[in-house]
Amino acid sequence: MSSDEPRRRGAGRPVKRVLSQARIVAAALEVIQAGGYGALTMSALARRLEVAPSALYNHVESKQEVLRWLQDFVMSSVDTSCFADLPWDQALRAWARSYRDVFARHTPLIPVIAVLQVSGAPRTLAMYEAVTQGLQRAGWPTPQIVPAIVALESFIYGSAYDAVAPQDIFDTGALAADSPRFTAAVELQTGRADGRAADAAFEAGLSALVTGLAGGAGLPLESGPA
Amino acid sequence: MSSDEPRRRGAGRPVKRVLSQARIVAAALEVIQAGGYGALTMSALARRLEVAPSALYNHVESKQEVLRWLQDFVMSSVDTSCFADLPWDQALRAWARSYRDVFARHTPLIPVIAVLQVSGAPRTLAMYEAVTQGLQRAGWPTPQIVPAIVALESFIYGSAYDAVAPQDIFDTGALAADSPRFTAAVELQTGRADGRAADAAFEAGLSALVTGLAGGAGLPLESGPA
DNA sequence: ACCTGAACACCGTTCAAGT
DNA sequence: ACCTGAACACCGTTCAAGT
Repeated sequence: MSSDEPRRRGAGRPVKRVLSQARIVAAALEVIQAGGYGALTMSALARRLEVAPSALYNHVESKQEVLRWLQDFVMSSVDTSCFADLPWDQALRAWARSYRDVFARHTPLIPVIAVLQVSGAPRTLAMYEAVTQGLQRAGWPTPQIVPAIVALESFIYGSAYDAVAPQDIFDTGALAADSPRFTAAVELQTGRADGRAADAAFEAGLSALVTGLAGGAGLPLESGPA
Repeated sequence: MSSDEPRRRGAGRPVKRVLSQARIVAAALEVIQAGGYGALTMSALARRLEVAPSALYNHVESKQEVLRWLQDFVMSSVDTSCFADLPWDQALRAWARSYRDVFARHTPLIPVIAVLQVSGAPRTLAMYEAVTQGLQRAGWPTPQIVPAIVALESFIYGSAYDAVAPQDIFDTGALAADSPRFTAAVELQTGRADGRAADAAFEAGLSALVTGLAGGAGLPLESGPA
């Protein structure tokens, strides 16, 4: 993640800069870290790499490709080690929480994933492989695994958006009189002092999905309902 | 949806054009219809309204506001009549399917919803009110309703992306050897001649969520598992 | 009150010219 | 093989000047 380049041993001049995929992704993450996704422009990226914007195009097809690389890199920080440590249903929950938390910090990548070919995303693929292995080891029938992953992912992406939404989204304001039932239901929610409403909805949905998908796969839960 | 304006009765000259929210939304939908969301620029919108781009800013704060208006308009085509006709669990499924199908055609609006204040979105609010009423009438405890809606919505938004993703997203290609288990699981899926894999995952997840959320709310299903 | 045309400060991307 | 600088074809938005 450092932006200075070491000199090659014994060489009299600086090593030629090679804009590898790894360096470009690292620079992109620094730009995002400093200014958010709005700050991630090809110019800003080039500046961080101390290069002219046009030079980037010798190493990258398009900004979209940078986003695809970012997506795959970010995916590698989703935790799959839980499948080695925990009963499968707890592991699935832990994986889903980690997955949501990671992409809540990278929501602009979510539309990228939706179109991303896994054949170009080795880390993403490694994650799928780990989850598949975890579920197979737990006795899940293979034909149910992909639909289960897809359903969980859909829920996770939507929940990642929800996690970063303003808390007062459901304030009905001047329209409260037109939606008395919903307004009352929302007020019950905002009264909760514990944690955020988004987290409660995520946990409720996650439990429902894990239980329901396992039931559809003909499996009892290993550690009972949460 | 027509773009020509009637003359006011008895008036000697054309009615002054008023760029109402309704006309702007209609024009935006025409632009999207013709060229997709990539074609929706302020210039294109102005052209469709036969006005200079700068004129739009007398009626709209920003392009983001246009998107918010669009979002609310599009939301009104989500079906909630099912709550009047069907047992609540079937109604919830029918609503969710309609919701997903609508936003699969409008995925660029999904990030807009995530930040949209319902107080400025009357049709969206009306939808929430209808769902709330439907669930209350079925005996759902009020405190469970908002989390259930949020969880279902998260799943629906993610599934909308999934519904428009290329079918071969999971082709592992040259990386197949690195992910043998997942590759095999995906092949079982693509072998299915019936419908699209995204639909199977959506239905599996939807059943799991409806069943699980109802269970969490202490309710049995009205019409048995699907 | 609402329009136009010019201008501004950006974008991503291309390409000839260099080394 | 890879860089630079200039240029291109856009964006969304602002604003003085009009009616």
